[in-house]
Amino acid sequence: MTAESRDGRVARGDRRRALIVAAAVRVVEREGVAGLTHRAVAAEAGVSPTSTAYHFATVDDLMVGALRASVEDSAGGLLDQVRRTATDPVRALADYVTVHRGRAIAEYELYLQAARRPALRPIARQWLDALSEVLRPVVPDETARRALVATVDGLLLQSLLSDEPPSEAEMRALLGHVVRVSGSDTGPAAPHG
Amino acid sequence: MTAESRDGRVARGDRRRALIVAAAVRVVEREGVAGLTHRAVAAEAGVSPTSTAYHFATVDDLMVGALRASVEDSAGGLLDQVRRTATDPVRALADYVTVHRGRAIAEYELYLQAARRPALRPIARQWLDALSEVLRPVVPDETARRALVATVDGLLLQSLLSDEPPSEAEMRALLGHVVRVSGSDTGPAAPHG
DNA sequence: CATAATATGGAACAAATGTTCTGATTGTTA
DNA sequence: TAACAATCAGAACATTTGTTCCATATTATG
Repeated sequence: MTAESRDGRVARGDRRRALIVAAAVRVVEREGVAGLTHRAVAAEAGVSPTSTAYHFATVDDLMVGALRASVEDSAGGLLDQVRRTATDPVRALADYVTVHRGRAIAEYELYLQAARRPALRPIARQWLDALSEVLRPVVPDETARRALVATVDGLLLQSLLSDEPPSEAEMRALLGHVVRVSGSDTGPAAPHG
Repeated sequence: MTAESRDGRVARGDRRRALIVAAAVRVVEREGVAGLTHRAVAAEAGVSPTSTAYHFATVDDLMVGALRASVEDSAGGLLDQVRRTATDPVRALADYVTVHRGRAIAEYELYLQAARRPALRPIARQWLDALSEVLRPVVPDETARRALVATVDGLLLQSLLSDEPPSEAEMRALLGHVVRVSGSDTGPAAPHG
């Protein structure tokens, strides 16, 4: 859609929108969702509040844009990494919350807003689906994987609610445990952990 | 501490504090954390904003009080129910998010604020510990239980992020799965699923 | 009763916010 | 060039918020 610029004006608008969304994510990363205001985003993007209001009429719209960009970016990146480089999904997830902790917190804060804002729910579901896809290689069974997704979601959540996040080793250990027992329930156990 | 009232004035103050905290929880239940303001709580409690500001100097303090009350109430109630009436913990948890959905959402919203407010983290941990206690009967192994707690936390979270929460049956099915496989990993498998 | 401490209400203030109005600027099309 | 649409900036407005100040009421203590 935004790839070809039929109109130079809308092309510039598209660039602005992207600029604003990226700034919005950074604002959330720095100040939390409570700090996500037209003015803060405008300042972060080096743009006037009128411009953010023009492209995102309400603050809620701004939030939708930020969450969508975050999910597409992170979930997409995760999927790519696992698929293309054949990385262990568990390790990729553990990395996700440890090395990119700041962004992970921001994304999860946005993600959680879906509890009150129905507009965000489809995107939240998108995240869960992507997570499920990432984990498919290690747990093929549908029910087991749904449970595992919940576990991962819970661990990610808890890692944001603790003074110090669980170490990558701890994370891998817990996830590994679930994968092992869950996998062994749905078919022949994997030869070795 | 607040049981005996050495001083009639502080006794009245204690009652007020309790009144305010209860009102704060109701406000979060109705409007979300974003609506948790001195004025809203004061109005809900039938009290002047000065009074709420007197007992809870900042809005953050108000949040701490609300979360603490919620956790003590819910986690305590859950523990009591399981211990005293020997209810199946899994069923008790499934009930918790289905029949008391409104309150559960409010509590989780407060709970999630710990991501940005360190003052809330000890209370968040208290919730996790209580959850672990509730689940001890079904999963005695430490590591397995820690993983299960994450699963429960994830499921509760997801149930708040969906347009329609998972049915109690679905919830029980998923949790049951994890308990089964997790339990069978730590000792002799249960005779039958 | 007098004095002090605690608790409370009413009013008020500065700061921040969402949003809109008014034009100006940039790009398109005829 | 002229007419038009999309995009933007500056200023402004009403609203809401946290918090404080001042006076008053309630309770305790001497």
